[in-house]
Amino acid sequence: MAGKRVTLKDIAERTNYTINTVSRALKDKEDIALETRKKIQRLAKEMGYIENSVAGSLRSGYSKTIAVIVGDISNPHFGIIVKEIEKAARKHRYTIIVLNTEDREELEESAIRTALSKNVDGIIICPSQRSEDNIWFLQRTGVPFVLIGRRFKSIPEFDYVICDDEKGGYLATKYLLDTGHKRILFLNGPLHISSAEERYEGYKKALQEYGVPLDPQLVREPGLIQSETRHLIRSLIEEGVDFTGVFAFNDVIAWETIYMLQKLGYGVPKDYSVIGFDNINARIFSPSPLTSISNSKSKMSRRALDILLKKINESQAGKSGGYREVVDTRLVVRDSTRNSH
Amino acid sequence: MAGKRVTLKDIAERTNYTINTVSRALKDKEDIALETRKKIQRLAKEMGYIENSVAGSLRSGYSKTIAVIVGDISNPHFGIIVKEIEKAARKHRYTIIVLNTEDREELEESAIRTALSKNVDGIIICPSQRSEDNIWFLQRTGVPFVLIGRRFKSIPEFDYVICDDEKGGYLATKYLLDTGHKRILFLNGPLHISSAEERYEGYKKALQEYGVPLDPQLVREPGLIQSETRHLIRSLIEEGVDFTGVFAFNDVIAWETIYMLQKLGYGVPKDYSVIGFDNINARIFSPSPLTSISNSKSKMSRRALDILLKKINESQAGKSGGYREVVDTRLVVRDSTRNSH
DNA sequence: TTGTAAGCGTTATCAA
DNA sequence: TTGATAACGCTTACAA
Repeated sequence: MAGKRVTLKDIAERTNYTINTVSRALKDKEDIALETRKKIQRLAKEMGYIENSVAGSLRSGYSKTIAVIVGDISNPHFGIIVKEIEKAARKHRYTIIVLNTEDREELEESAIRTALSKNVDGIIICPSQRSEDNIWFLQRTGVPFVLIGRRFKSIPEFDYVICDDEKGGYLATKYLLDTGHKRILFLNGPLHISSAEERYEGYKKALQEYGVPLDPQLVREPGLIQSETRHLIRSLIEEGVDFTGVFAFNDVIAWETIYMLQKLGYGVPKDYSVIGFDNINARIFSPSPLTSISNSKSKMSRRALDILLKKINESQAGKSGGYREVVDTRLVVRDSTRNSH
Repeated sequence: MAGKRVTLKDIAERTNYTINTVSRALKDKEDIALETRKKIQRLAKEMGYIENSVAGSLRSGYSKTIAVIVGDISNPHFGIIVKEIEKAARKHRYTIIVLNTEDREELEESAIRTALSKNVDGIIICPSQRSEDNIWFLQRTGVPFVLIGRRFKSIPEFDYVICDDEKGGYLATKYLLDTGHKRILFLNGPLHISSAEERYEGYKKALQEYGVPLDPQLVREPGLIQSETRHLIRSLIEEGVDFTGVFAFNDVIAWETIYMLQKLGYGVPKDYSVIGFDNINARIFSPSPLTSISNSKSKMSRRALDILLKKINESQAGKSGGYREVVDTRLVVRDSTRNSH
């Protein structure tokens, strides 16, 4: 099949220019005569030339590629983020590599190594936060990166773009309290994740403001990748744990909660009010629309990319860093909650 | 920040071995003394060596990378497929690059070019099918590829893995007919996509079997990327178009349909029965579970990858091709349909 | 078991 | 405006 791939050399031989001239003509450089450029470009097209950017990047030192490293690409939240980053990157003629970590530390490390070994110009990563090690490692390499969605609050070296998780947690809890719920089950993500920890802060703050005591029994962590939400809800109900409101770490967990509550014969919002996080219904119009906390994924994605590109350019010059961005969150009320006053 | 990146040369200098020996030691080749290997590997780790696979692939001719090109990564269907391909690829120590086409022909072409320019060893692509050109172009390059989810039935050169779309369309329609629906709205994808066309065949076949005349008014194409499902449903209802069953091209469209029907005051499945396609509820347990056609995404993904790897290996040898795989579909009944007899 | 030499396809640099 | 040469970091082939 397929003859060997056409290279600059082939074009050079056919045109009697040098490889160098051909290279610059194809890059449309001004210092090559317009006519020469046209001629070479035409022939290149005719011969089916495809740039070998691998070879180019070996020489030039940059690849016009960035890596996007997330926990679970099949979670619509990350799906949307990846799509938005890709779209924004394309405008700047960057390509993205997507790597999945399943929020596992070893896979995260190997994802970072893979990205680096492919000479990416920068990395946008939603860190597993099982430890700081992988990110310190990344930091030491000097390759520009930006955290997205999670941060290390105490480490100023790690630039990030997150949403206002504490406010989100606060707004969700406050809304449930305002609508008459006192026993609010919080199905949180694992606490080593900053977003989980900060949403928890918001949860506690709201409870405190309303003088509702914190019941540790109502704070649970069903897991993000392999969710045990359904089992958890079932056993909570069977054990007769008392709650009427649910605040879930993300919409997927909220959906599962509603799914199981309905399966057990309860109505949402009739018997339980449920709030999610991520506002996926803004993109996917599903039945039984979910009350949720909206974090602008397109804004987060675009900001993360902008910052990354800035860091990439600055790092050629000299210093960089100090980017800390918190995108606003707000409550979007839909049909999974109701006023029980 | 960051000192310059460590290369084989640096390690060679520190150990007084040659670059070549270091290279082979790090690849753990048997022809290097075990002791030497250990010593070099230890030092490499100590010095923070990260392989430059770009340089390696330039020389070796393969990159251990495959490209996955899809229309919309934020659609959970593709999110799941990408995740499954990534997982399977990782086992074979392959990395994936993900590229979005938005089902647009120009973006598809540039996605293919980007993939090729990065020297991927192979491509798994869900073609936009706006024309055959891009795939013929890909074919001519000689780079191994496999279509996933869509096929060109009349072009035997293009290997594919799809699900049994016709059967899926047939099963969905038959089920609606069996449960008493005669007026079945088919919200299809655009007909230039093989899956849409073949599901339509199934739809027609079932109608025919049951002696129900085909009403063109009931066959619509709300669009896949920018879905106009909600507007469409609203206007159909307002125009008083008569139907009681809906078969949607995918679950996202089905969800939107139910969303809008409910918004207009109708019940699902009380007033309308709705069937989707993709069976996303097998992964995401959402409230109001959707009756859907199941196509095993993990099986499709794994088969596509297996075939691709086979083609990659065979293409080094000589011939390859002739892979045509149809994964079975089946009906999964949930709560969005009911027997109206 | 290790070393030497060449080369992958580009781009950078400097000379003409 | 174009050409000659070297170099990017690695792997291959072969020699020692």
